[in-house]
This record gives sequence, C-alpha cells and structure tokens, in this order.
Amino acid sequence: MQNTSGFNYIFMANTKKRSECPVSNSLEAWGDKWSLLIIRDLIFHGECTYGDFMKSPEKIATNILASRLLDLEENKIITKEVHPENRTKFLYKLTEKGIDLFPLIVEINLWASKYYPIPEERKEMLEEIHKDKEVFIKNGMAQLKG
Amino acid sequence: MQNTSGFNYIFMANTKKRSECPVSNSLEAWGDKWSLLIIRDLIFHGECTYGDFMKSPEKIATNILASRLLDLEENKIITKEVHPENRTKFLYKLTEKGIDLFPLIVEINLWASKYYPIPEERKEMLEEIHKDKEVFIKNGMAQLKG
DNA sequence: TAAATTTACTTTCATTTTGCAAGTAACTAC
DNA sequence: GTAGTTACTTGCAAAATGAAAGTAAATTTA
Repeated sequence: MQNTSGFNYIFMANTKKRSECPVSNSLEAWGDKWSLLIIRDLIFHGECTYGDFMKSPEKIATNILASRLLDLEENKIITKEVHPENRTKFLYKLTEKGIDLFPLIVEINLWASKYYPIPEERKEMLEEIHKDKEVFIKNGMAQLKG
Repeated sequence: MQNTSGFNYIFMANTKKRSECPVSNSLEAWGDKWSLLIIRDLIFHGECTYGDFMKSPEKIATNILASRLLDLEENKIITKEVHPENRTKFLYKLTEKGIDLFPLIVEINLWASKYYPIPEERKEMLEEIHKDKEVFIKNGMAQLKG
C-alpha cells in the first residue's frame, strides 16, 4: 500500500492502477477502513494535529495513522505544515481535492442515518442535511475553504 | 473480517463496533478496496452472477470475492438466489439498502471526474450526471427498484 | 538550566488479511 | 456417460494490521 523507497516515491503516480474505473481509482486513494475517518475529522474540525486524530473514538493504531497520513498527503488530499504556535506539532489540513470529498461524507451520513442508529450529537446536523442538502454542502465547503 | 464459525455467525450483529459514528459504521459494511466495486457492478448491470464479478477489469481474487459477497449479504446489502434458468448459477442483487448506495456511487464518480482521467465509455454518463444529478439519481434508483 | 513532559512519530513482532494457484462438487450440454 | 461450466474452497506465501514499547526534538516546569 505504502511506498517508502525513494525510487517508488518519485514514480508514485505510476503505481499500477487496477483499472480505469473512477470508482476503482477513488478507492485506491481513500478506500480502506481508516482514511475516510481522517477526512471526517478534518471536515468536522477544519484542521487537526496528530494527537487530535489519535483522540478519535475509533482508536486507530499509531503506526497505521502515520501510514495513512502519508498516503493521503501523497495523494494530495491533505497537507502537512508546522504548527504556527508550537514547533513540536504539525497541522494537517484538507486540500481542495480533500474538501471536494465533503459531498461524499454527507451522502455517507445520509445512508447511515437510514440504516444505523445515529448518535445524539449528530442528529442536529442530519436534520440540517435533510432540510436542504445543497445548502448544507455549499456552506460547509465554503467554510472549509476559509 | 469474516466470521465463519457457527458461533460468531449467530452473533454477527454484535461484532464490536469501533464507534457510534455513521461514517465508521458505514465503513465497516463496505469500507475496503473491493466491496464498492461489487456494488458498482450491480448498479451498472442490475444483477450479476459470480462469473460476472470475476470478469470485471480489476481482477479480484476468487477467494476475496467469495468473502466479500458473504459480508455484503450478511450486511443485507445484497441478496443471493438461484438463477431461474440454470441451477449451477446464482444471481446476486442489491437490496433496498444496497440501492440506497446509488447516490454515493454517483458522488464518487463526480469526485473522480474532477481529479482522474475518465474512460471514454463513462463520459456520457458523467455528462448526464452533471446535467441534472437529482434526475439521474431518481431515474437510476427507480430502474434498479424495477 | 536541568529535569520532566509533550508531541509525533518509528520499530518490533505476533496476528490477520490478501492474493495467487490449484483443487472440488454440483449441475448442464452433448 | 463424459466433457465442460459454474461457484466456489483450500493451501500457502507475502503483505497489511494492530498492540506495545521505544525514540528524538521541542517545550514546559521546577
């Protein structure tokens, strides 16, 4: 999954695709059990440190988190920069490509709301989405774009 | 990932959730590199046999396919029935829960169309989606519900 | 200013999952 | 009744995952 050798890194974009299908290509970028949770955190919080991700309730293993952050960065979905107030920290942010996953996250929430129990703290958001999905997406993305 | 022991099978629904998050719960149902490709095939073709899935360009390994079909069936996203014309075959179909993933597949295609090259044979569909997403989804889902 | 703490990882290693290849069992076609 | 189809299962090596412990640099505390 991950390319750590300098050689492969350069040719990352050439990593063999399974097919030309848009769905398949998308899954190769974020199609695993963890990546969309990282993206979810960034959508809900705007920006996160490594420690923020570690605090999420799913309890991702630290080596897996490091690996996924690198993958997402290589796929241009997130960026990493030093924290302006503390040089031991880094800030992870969504790129435009990452922000463009917002509608997808909304659809996942909608699907899940039909088939799984929704935690109390998400109900207000779901109501908003149900009220006017397009507006919710437009406002949410605008806010993320700063 | 998969429960094959009779004991665990019965308690499948109790398989420990990572969290109450709708995104996390969704990922536990179809969040891997293969499940959404199976769902894609079913959305494009309406129904498929085991052999149909094997013909897809991504070349899924046969044991992985069998495992994913079982997972999706346990998650009530697909059903399996004997083929009406040939008892050696089975027909896999989307349930309502599976058909409800249609909007998600549309969003994935939209996202991918912005960041990856789109194969010729998908361009017409993408154009239709761009023209009027809501109508495309409505018609597509209606057709799948047959 | 030295020690303790915080932060972001890396490393190690056992377990699980994946993927390839080679079966197998039931049914169908000839 | 024999040769194909079809839908799998099995075996095994390689890769990915997950838990736990370790490390290095910057910051805070005493």
